[in-house]
Amino acid sequence: MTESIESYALDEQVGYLLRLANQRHASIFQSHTLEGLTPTQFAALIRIADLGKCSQNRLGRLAAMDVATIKGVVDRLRQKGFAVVEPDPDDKRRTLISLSPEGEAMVARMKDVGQQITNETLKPLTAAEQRNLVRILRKIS
Amino acid sequence: MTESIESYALDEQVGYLLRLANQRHASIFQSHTLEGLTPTQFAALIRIADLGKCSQNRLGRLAAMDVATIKGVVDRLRQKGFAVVEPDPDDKRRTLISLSPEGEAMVARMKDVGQQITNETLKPLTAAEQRNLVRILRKIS
DNA sequence: ATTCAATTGTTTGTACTATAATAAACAAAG
DNA sequence: CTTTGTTTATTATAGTACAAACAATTGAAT
Repeated sequence: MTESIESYALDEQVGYLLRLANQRHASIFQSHTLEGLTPTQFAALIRIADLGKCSQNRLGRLAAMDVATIKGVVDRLRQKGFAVVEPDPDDKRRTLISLSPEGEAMVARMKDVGQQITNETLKPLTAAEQRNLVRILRKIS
Repeated sequence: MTESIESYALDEQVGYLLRLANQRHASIFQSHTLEGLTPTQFAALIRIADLGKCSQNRLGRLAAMDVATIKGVVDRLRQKGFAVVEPDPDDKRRTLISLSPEGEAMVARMKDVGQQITNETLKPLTAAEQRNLVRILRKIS
């Protein structure tokens, strides 16, 4: 035993496993999603629906995306016709984001799909494990 | 009750929580890592150390990265001087990847750091929850 | 042995997410 | 009013990933 750690079991490290779990979820998401919406775009869309019109930065904070990421996400949502952008008349720094009618419709359709995606992702687990996973993930997020 | 789903709790969806958990882990990783190694690069490095010399594709499969990703990762490991690349004399399609002496040294140093990173990521959890999380993640990965 | 189809390995183009650095607008003292 | 600090948004750059294209190998049927 000369080394401080003989073996490092990559397959049991939480970081590695989180990456794998994310990969699997992303793949399931992609197979169900509408119009190529990504998990991140979907999250942003849901937040805009909940918040109503709000600034880009505020949206990013509440959707857990940094300023550069939320900008790209909003750009793509705008390109797809789901989000509308306008300058804030009261604050020239701000860009106000809101949903277009197509965006509203998309949110309504995607909520069902989102539930399916969650169910399929959790399918290998028992009901107790599903609740446990969500509870534990909330503790480390 | 006119809509099929009144509210969709984004903050309880496993996909969203997995993204947050990953963000937190990545941030912890970055604050401890040596020479800017990313979690993905570290995973690849560990796999090369375990496997010894092997083809790029095989490495990618065993590190859970698709062909394009593993190529980029290997390129960066090579740039940093941790990995060595050579053509396979027996199969002209293949590129053989192995660790440089610097790569070996890095793996040895990073195994300790990796353990610290895992510990810090799991810190908000009880010991039972930590075991549970790893067990459940392995089931959905 | 030879040919041709299927498989395997790698690379390139494109898209998405993220960090760091910068610039512009605002707010709150002094 | 001006200085100082904060908030907002953008740009440059890096990393990860999917899809398509291309190259080399294998194997099965002549």
